[in-house]
Amino acid sequence: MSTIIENEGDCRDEHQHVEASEPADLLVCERTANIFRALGDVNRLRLLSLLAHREMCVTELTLVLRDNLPAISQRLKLLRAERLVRTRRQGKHVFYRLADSHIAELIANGLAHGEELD
Amino acid sequence: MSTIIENEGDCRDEHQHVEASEPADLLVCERTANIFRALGDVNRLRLLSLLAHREMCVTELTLVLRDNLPAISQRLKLLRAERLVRTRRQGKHVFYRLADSHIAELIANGLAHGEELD
DNA sequence: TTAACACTTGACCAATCCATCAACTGACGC
DNA sequence: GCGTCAGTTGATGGATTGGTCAAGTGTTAA
Repeated sequence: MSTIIENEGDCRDEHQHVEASEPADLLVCERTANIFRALGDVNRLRLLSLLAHREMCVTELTLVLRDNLPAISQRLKLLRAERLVRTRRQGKHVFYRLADSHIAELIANGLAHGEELD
Repeated sequence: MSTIIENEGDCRDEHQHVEASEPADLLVCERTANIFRALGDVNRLRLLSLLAHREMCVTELTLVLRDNLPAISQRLKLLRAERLVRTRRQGKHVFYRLADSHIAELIANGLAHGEELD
Protein backbone atom coordinates (compact mmCIF):
# COMPACT_ATOMS: atom_id res chain seq x y z
CA MET A 1 0.00 0.00 0.00
CA SER A 2 1.52 3.26 -1.10
CA THR A 3 1.33 6.66 0.55
CA ILE A 4 -1.06 7.56 -2.22
CA ILE A 5 -4.40 6.05 -1.31
CA GLU A 6 -5.72 4.66 -4.55
CA ASN A 7 -8.33 2.01 -3.87
CA GLU A 8 -11.12 0.17 -5.62
CA GLY A 9 -14.46 1.63 -6.70
CA ASP A 10 -15.57 4.68 -8.62
CA CYS A 11 -13.68 7.86 -7.83
CA ARG A 12 -17.05 9.57 -7.43
CA ASP A 13 -17.35 7.83 -4.08
CA GLU A 14 -14.57 10.05 -2.78
CA HIS A 15 -16.24 13.19 -4.06
CA GLN A 16 -19.72 12.67 -2.66
CA HIS A 17 -19.37 15.82 -0.62
CA VAL A 18 -20.25 18.07 -3.54
CA GLU A 19 -20.52 21.28 -1.60
CA ALA A 20 -23.66 23.15 -2.61
CA SER A 21 -21.90 25.12 -5.37
CA GLU A 22 -22.25 28.84 -4.83
CA PRO A 23 -24.98 29.88 -7.31
CA ALA A 24 -24.12 33.57 -7.17
CA ASP A 25 -20.71 32.86 -8.65
CA LEU A 26 -22.28 31.83 -11.91
CA LEU A 27 -23.54 35.34 -12.56
CA VAL A 28 -20.23 36.82 -11.52
CA CYS A 29 -18.41 34.41 -13.84
CA GLU A 30 -20.66 35.37 -16.73
CA ARG A 31 -20.06 39.07 -16.29
CA THR A 32 -16.36 38.58 -15.72
CA ALA A 33 -16.07 36.34 -18.78
CA ASN A 34 -17.74 39.04 -20.86
CA ILE A 35 -15.12 41.53 -19.75
CA PHE A 36 -12.29 39.11 -20.48
CA ARG A 37 -13.75 38.30 -23.87
CA ALA A 38 -13.80 41.99 -24.74
CA LEU A 39 -10.13 42.20 -23.71
CA GLY A 40 -9.31 39.05 -25.66
CA ASP A 41 -8.73 40.57 -29.07
CA VAL A 42 -5.42 42.06 -30.23
CA ASN A 43 -6.91 45.09 -31.92
CA ARG A 44 -9.19 45.96 -29.02
CA LEU A 45 -6.38 45.45 -26.54
CA ARG A 46 -4.10 47.77 -28.52
CA LEU A 47 -6.81 50.40 -28.37
CA LEU A 48 -7.14 49.96 -24.63
CA SER A 49 -3.40 49.98 -24.03
CA LEU A 50 -3.27 53.36 -25.76
CA LEU A 51 -6.19 54.69 -23.76
CA ALA A 52 -4.46 53.48 -20.61
CA HIS A 53 -1.92 56.26 -21.16
CA ARG A 54 -4.35 59.06 -21.91
CA GLU A 55 -7.68 60.09 -23.38
CA MET A 56 -7.71 60.07 -27.18
CA CYS A 57 -10.16 60.89 -29.97
CA VAL A 58 -11.04 58.39 -32.70
CA THR A 59 -9.07 60.08 -35.45
CA GLU A 60 -5.95 60.12 -33.33
CA LEU A 61 -6.40 56.40 -32.63
CA THR A 62 -6.70 55.65 -36.35
CA LEU A 63 -3.45 57.54 -36.96
CA VAL A 64 -1.49 55.78 -34.24
CA LEU A 65 -2.85 52.34 -35.12
CA ARG A 66 -2.75 53.01 -38.87
CA ASP A 67 -6.22 51.56 -39.40
CA ASN A 68 -9.42 52.85 -40.95
CA LEU A 69 -11.93 54.79 -38.92
CA PRO A 70 -15.01 52.55 -39.18
CA ALA A 71 -12.97 49.55 -38.01
CA ILE A 72 -11.74 51.43 -34.97
CA SER A 73 -15.21 52.77 -34.29
CA GLN A 74 -16.75 49.29 -34.36
CA ARG A 75 -14.20 48.06 -31.84
CA LEU A 76 -14.84 51.05 -29.61
CA LYS A 77 -18.57 50.38 -29.91
CA LEU A 78 -18.07 46.90 -28.46
CA LEU A 79 -15.81 48.21 -25.70
CA ARG A 80 -18.44 50.82 -24.89
CA ALA A 81 -21.17 48.16 -24.79
CA GLU A 82 -19.08 46.21 -22.28
CA ARG A 83 -18.54 49.42 -20.31
CA LEU A 84 -14.78 49.26 -20.57
CA VAL A 85 -14.51 52.78 -22.00
CA ARG A 86 -16.35 56.07 -21.58
CA THR A 87 -16.83 58.83 -24.11
CA ARG A 88 -16.90 62.60 -24.09
CA ARG A 89 -17.82 64.76 -27.05
CA GLN A 90 -15.88 67.97 -27.67
CA GLY A 91 -17.04 69.75 -30.78
CA LYS A 92 -16.59 67.43 -33.71
CA HIS A 93 -14.40 65.05 -31.75
CA VAL A 94 -15.35 62.16 -29.52
CA PHE A 95 -12.78 61.39 -26.87
CA TYR A 96 -12.40 57.94 -25.35
CA ARG A 97 -10.94 56.96 -21.99
CA LEU A 98 -10.92 53.85 -19.83
CA ALA A 99 -14.10 53.47 -17.78
CA ASP A 100 -12.43 53.29 -14.37
CA SER A 101 -9.27 52.42 -12.49
CA HIS A 102 -10.30 48.77 -12.07
CA ILE A 103 -10.26 48.26 -15.81
CA ALA A 104 -6.94 50.08 -16.03
CA GLU A 105 -5.48 47.74 -13.42
CA LEU A 106 -6.83 44.66 -15.16
CA ILE A 107 -5.23 45.72 -18.43
CA ALA A 108 -1.95 46.66 -16.76
CA ASN A 109 -1.82 43.32 -14.94
CA GLY A 110 -2.55 41.43 -18.14
CA LEU A 111 0.07 43.26 -20.17
CA ALA A 112 2.61 42.83 -17.39
CA HIS A 113 2.01 39.09 -17.54
CA GLY A 114 2.17 39.12 -21.33
CA GLU A 115 5.57 40.83 -21.21
CA GLU A 116 7.23 38.07 -19.22
CA LEU A 117 6.67 34.99 -21.36
CA ASP A 118 9.06 32.48 -22.96
CA MET B 1 -13.88 82.08 -29.82
CA SER B 2 -14.55 79.58 -27.08
CA THR B 3 -12.20 78.18 -24.47
CA ILE B 4 -12.15 75.03 -26.55
CA ILE B 5 -9.82 75.70 -29.44
CA GLU B 6 -11.58 74.15 -32.40
CA ASN B 7 -10.34 75.67 -35.61
CA GLU B 8 -10.49 75.02 -39.35
CA GLY B 9 -8.62 72.30 -41.22
CA ASP B 10 -8.23 68.57 -40.91
CA CYS B 11 -7.82 67.27 -37.39
CA ARG B 12 -4.86 65.19 -38.63
CA ASP B 13 -2.84 68.42 -38.69
CA GLU B 14 -2.94 68.43 -34.91
CA HIS B 15 -1.79 64.85 -34.68
CA GLN B 16 1.23 64.98 -36.99
CA HIS B 17 3.49 63.99 -34.12
CA VAL B 18 2.67 60.31 -34.39
CA GLU B 19 5.32 59.05 -32.01
CA ALA B 20 7.13 56.05 -33.50
CA SER B 21 4.68 53.54 -32.04
CA GLU B 22 6.45 51.00 -29.84
CA PRO B 23 6.71 47.89 -32.08
CA ALA B 24 7.45 45.52 -29.18
CA ASP B 25 4.05 46.20 -27.68
CA LEU B 26 2.33 44.51 -30.58
CA LEU B 27 3.79 41.15 -29.62
CA VAL B 28 2.94 41.72 -25.98
CA CYS B 29 -0.61 42.67 -26.93
CA GLU B 30 -0.98 39.52 -29.01
CA ARG B 31 0.15 37.26 -26.20
CA THR B 32 -1.89 39.12 -23.63
CA ALA B 33 -4.98 39.03 -25.84
CA ASN B 34 -4.57 35.27 -26.17
CA ILE B 35 -4.60 34.93 -22.40
CA PHE B 36 -7.64 37.17 -22.07
CA ARG B 37 -9.44 35.26 -24.82
CA ALA B 38 -8.86 32.01 -22.94
CA LEU B 39 -10.33 33.65 -19.83
CA GLY B 40 -13.25 35.06 -21.83
CA ASP B 41 -15.59 32.10 -21.69
CA VAL B 42 -18.00 31.35 -18.85
CA ASN B 43 -17.33 27.64 -18.68
CA ARG B 44 -13.58 28.00 -18.78
CA LEU B 45 -13.67 30.77 -16.21
CA ARG B 46 -15.77 28.63 -13.87
CA LEU B 47 -13.15 25.91 -14.18
CA LEU B 48 -10.40 28.37 -13.36
CA SER B 49 -12.27 29.90 -10.45
CA LEU B 50 -12.52 26.42 -8.93
CA LEU B 51 -8.84 25.71 -9.53
CA ALA B 52 -8.04 29.04 -7.91
CA HIS B 53 -9.13 27.49 -4.60
CA ARG B 54 -7.27 24.21 -4.94
CA GLU B 55 -5.94 21.53 -7.23
CA MET B 56 -8.66 19.24 -8.58
CA CYS B 57 -8.91 16.19 -10.83
CA VAL B 58 -11.11 16.10 -13.92
CA THR B 59 -13.78 13.85 -12.44
CA GLU B 60 -14.17 16.11 -9.44
CA LEU B 61 -14.57 19.09 -11.76
CA THR B 62 -17.28 17.31 -13.72
CA LEU B 63 -19.14 16.59 -10.48
CA VAL B 64 -18.97 20.15 -9.18
CA LEU B 65 -19.84 21.70 -12.53
CA ARG B 66 -22.37 18.99 -13.38
CA ASP B 67 -21.10 18.63 -16.92
CA ASN B 68 -19.83 15.72 -18.99
CA LEU B 69 -16.21 14.71 -18.91
CA PRO B 70 -15.21 15.21 -22.56
CA ALA B 71 -16.58 18.76 -22.47
CA ILE B 72 -14.54 19.62 -19.40
CA SER B 73 -11.50 17.92 -20.86
CA GLN B 74 -11.74 19.94 -24.06
CA ARG B 75 -11.83 23.18 -22.10
CA LEU B 76 -8.88 22.10 -20.01
CA LYS B 77 -7.02 21.22 -23.19
CA LEU B 78 -7.37 24.80 -24.41
CA LEU B 79 -6.35 26.22 -21.03
CA ARG B 80 -3.32 23.94 -21.06
CA ALA B 81 -2.41 25.09 -24.57
CA GLU B 82 -2.53 28.70 -23.36
CA ARG B 83 -0.41 27.68 -20.37
CA LEU B 84 -2.96 28.87 -17.84
CA VAL B 85 -3.04 25.51 -16.05
CA ARG B 86 -0.56 22.76 -15.24
CA THR B 87 -1.20 19.07 -14.81
CA ARG B 88 0.06 16.31 -12.59
CA ARG B 89 -0.80 12.66 -12.96
CA GLN B 90 -1.42 10.58 -9.87
CA GLY B 91 -2.38 7.04 -10.68
CA LYS B 92 -5.51 7.10 -12.79
CA HIS B 93 -6.23 10.71 -11.98
CA VAL B 94 -4.96 13.87 -13.64
CA PHE B 95 -4.89 16.85 -11.33
CA TYR B 96 -5.13 20.39 -12.61
CA ARG B 97 -3.94 23.58 -10.97
CA LEU B 98 -3.36 27.16 -12.06
CA ALA B 99 -0.05 27.67 -13.84
CA ASP B 100 1.31 30.38 -11.55
CA SER B 101 0.45 33.16 -9.14
CA HIS B 102 0.21 35.76 -11.91
CA ILE B 103 -2.66 33.90 -13.51
CA ALA B 104 -4.28 33.50 -10.11
CA GLU B 105 -4.05 37.25 -9.54
CA LEU B 106 -5.46 38.04 -12.97
CA ILE B 107 -8.46 35.80 -12.33
CA ALA B 108 -8.98 37.16 -8.83
CA ASN B 109 -8.84 40.75 -10.10
CA GLY B 110 -11.28 39.98 -12.88
CA LEU B 111 -13.78 38.26 -10.61
CA ALA B 112 -13.49 41.06 -8.07
CA HIS B 113 -14.41 43.51 -10.79
CA GLY B 114 -17.23 41.28 -12.00
CA GLU B 115 -18.69 41.16 -8.50
CA GLU B 116 -19.15 44.89 -8.25
CA LEU B 117 -21.34 45.66 -11.24
CA ASP B 118 -24.80 47.23 -11.54
C1' DT C 1 -4.33 -10.37 -20.12
C1' DT C 2 -8.55 -8.70 -19.43
C1' DA C 3 -11.60 -5.42 -17.73
C1' DA C 4 -12.73 -1.18 -15.79
C1' DC C 5 -11.89 3.50 -14.70
C1' DA C 6 -10.00 8.13 -15.98
C1' DC C 7 -9.20 10.68 -19.06
C1' DT C 8 -7.77 12.62 -24.17
C1' DT C 9 -8.34 13.33 -28.91
C1' DG C 10 -10.17 14.14 -33.72
C1' DA C 11 -14.02 15.29 -36.42
C1' DC C 12 -18.13 17.35 -37.45
C1' DC C 13 -21.59 21.02 -37.01
C1' DA C 14 -23.91 25.09 -35.22
C1' DA C 15 -23.20 29.45 -33.32
C1' DT C 16 -20.66 33.34 -32.74
C1' DC C 17 -17.29 36.70 -33.94
C1' DC C 18 -14.83 40.24 -36.65
C1' DA C 19 -13.76 43.08 -40.83
C1' DT C 20 -15.66 45.61 -44.43
C1' DC C 21 -18.47 48.89 -46.72
C1' DA C 22 -22.26 51.86 -47.70
C1' DA C 23 -25.33 54.87 -45.60
C1' DC C 24 -26.34 57.52 -41.84
C1' DT C 25 -26.00 61.32 -37.90
C1' DG C 26 -23.92 65.36 -35.57
C1' DA C 27 -21.21 69.58 -35.16
C1' DC C 28 -19.18 73.43 -37.22
C1' DG C 29 -18.11 77.08 -40.80
C1' DC C 30 -19.71 79.63 -44.57
C1' DG D 1 -29.60 76.72 -46.14
C1' DC D 2 -25.04 73.79 -47.97
C1' DG D 3 -20.69 71.38 -47.52
C1' DT D 4 -17.22 69.24 -44.87
C1' DC D 5 -15.09 66.93 -41.19
C1' DA D 6 -15.80 63.41 -37.39
C1' DG D 7 -17.82 59.60 -36.14
C1' DT D 8 -21.65 55.90 -35.83
C1' DT D 9 -24.48 52.30 -37.45
C1' DG D 10 -26.60 48.17 -39.91
C1' DA D 11 -25.90 44.55 -43.04
C1' DT D 12 -23.21 41.07 -45.15
C1' DG D 13 -20.05 37.33 -45.31
C1' DG D 14 -15.94 34.66 -44.21
C1' DA D 15 -13.29 32.93 -40.34
C1' DT D 16 -13.08 31.19 -35.68
C1' DT D 17 -15.04 29.13 -31.90
C1' DG D 18 -17.27 25.77 -28.76
C1' DG D 19 -20.27 21.54 -27.93
C1' DT D 20 -20.90 16.78 -28.88
C1' DC D 21 -19.78 12.16 -29.74
C1' DA D 22 -17.21 8.13 -31.06
C1' DA D 23 -12.93 6.19 -30.68
C1' DG D 24 -8.57 6.42 -28.69
C1' DT D 25 -4.66 6.11 -24.69
C1' DG D 26 -2.96 5.18 -19.84
C1' DT D 27 -3.14 3.21 -15.45
C1' DT D 28 -4.48 -0.04 -12.12
C1' DA D 29 -6.72 -4.16 -10.05
C1' DA D 30 -7.99 -8.83 -10.64
